[in-house]
Amino acid sequence: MTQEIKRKLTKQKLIDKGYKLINMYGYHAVSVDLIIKEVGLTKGAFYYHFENKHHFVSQIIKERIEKEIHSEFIEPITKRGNPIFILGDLLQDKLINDDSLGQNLGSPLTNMIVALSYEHNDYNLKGQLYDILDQWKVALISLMYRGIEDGYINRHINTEPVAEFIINSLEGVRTLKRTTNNKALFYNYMEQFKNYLDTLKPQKEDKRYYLDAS
Amino acid sequence: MTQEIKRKLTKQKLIDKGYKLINMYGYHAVSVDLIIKEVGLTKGAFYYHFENKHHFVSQIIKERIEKEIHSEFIEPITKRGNPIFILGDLLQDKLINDDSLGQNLGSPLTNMIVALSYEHNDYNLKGQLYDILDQWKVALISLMYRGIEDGYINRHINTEPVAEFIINSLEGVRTLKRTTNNKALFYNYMEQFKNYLDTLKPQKEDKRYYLDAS
DNA sequence: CCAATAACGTACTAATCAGTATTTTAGTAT
DNA sequence: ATACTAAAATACTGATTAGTACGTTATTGG
Repeated sequence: MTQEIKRKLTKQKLIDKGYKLINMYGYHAVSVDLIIKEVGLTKGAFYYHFENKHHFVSQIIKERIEKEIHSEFIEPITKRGNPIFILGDLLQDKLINDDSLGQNLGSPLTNMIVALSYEHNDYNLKGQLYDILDQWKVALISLMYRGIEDGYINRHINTEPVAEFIINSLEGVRTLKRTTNNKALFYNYMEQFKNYLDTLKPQKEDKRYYLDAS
Repeated sequence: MTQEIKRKLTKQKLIDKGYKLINMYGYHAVSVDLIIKEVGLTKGAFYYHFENKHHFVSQIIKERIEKEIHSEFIEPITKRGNPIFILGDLLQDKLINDDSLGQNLGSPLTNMIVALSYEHNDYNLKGQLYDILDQWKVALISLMYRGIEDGYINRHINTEPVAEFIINSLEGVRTLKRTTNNKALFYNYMEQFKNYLDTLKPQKEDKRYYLDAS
């Protein structure tokens, strides 16, 4: 039992450190030697837990990036309510209120996509990343449908383009944040993002089916 | 004179091939050896024209990426007219009508930002990339101001956040296009992008200063 | 035509890379 | 305690990396 805990701890330490370094400097710029040096382990440990470097980054995507997208961007929108408020509050929380490190490191998902989407490997890394995007998209589409049902969202919107647009713009601003540490980029984004969300509201003619038109 | 032409041609061949390879696979994944092999030259040629690899990519940014942004996204919006139509037509042209190669390679600018923004070097690569974004932003802001003057754009918009949002969303969708060759991503983006642009139109109350309210 | 030099080609280096073979240590089960 | 095995350390390999030193060729100005 002690052994199993220590094993998982070692593996997790490698994944965590690898994730940090690769997210900052990129997959090809971070060597296995650097990772094990930073963790204080050796090649033996690394290649005991992972078949090779591609398998390692595949695990990083699965254990860190996919779970982060789920906990930070999918789980919080898997509920009922006004999607315009839910999304506005969520991004406010992630971009403005969160002062943790990594605000200038872009989006880990996009970082991986740029580094790995044309990489030859045995682990379908590109497919892994695509699937994460797809799950995110599905969650947003579901949110929109619930919003339509509850009268918060215009019945005539195309949910898929809307979902994609939200993801595109968010991944875009996070990525371009890498060039500057000016937080105004996020503030300005929030302002326009909310303007965009307002385009999803029901038209006045539709709205009166649910609420009184102002 | 003949010598000067050949020299510039050689340098240009290295830059062009390097740009293609680096844009596809990334800066760290593309070696100098690969580039010279693809061009059919040698180390002597490469290091005659460039001090080192960082200087090389610095030249690529200056000679190719910056000029591409100017010719493709800045010059076309440096004119009078309705910004909503100008931008809509421009993106329609770049994302939908253009069937040239490289639609799945993302945005060269973003690709470089992801690969180089945390790279230690003597050429201020990060600053170079930031400046390109800034020039683009300035051009969009100018477009908006002209649009306001001519009554096409709401006087109360904040031009900087609008300009940034346009860049963010466009760079985002181009980057995520790397995960799929489904052109619908661009179609869907166009749809929502136009919806967003419509939020910039004058309010009815403002509009009547210039045109009759419908 | 002839030095001078520009524009490369060739051959190398030291460092680093991913990955492997083997040994050593630590923990487990009986 | 001992046999067994899991987990990690050590020491290595061949390939690749960016970069250099120097030789060769081609072009230029005089």
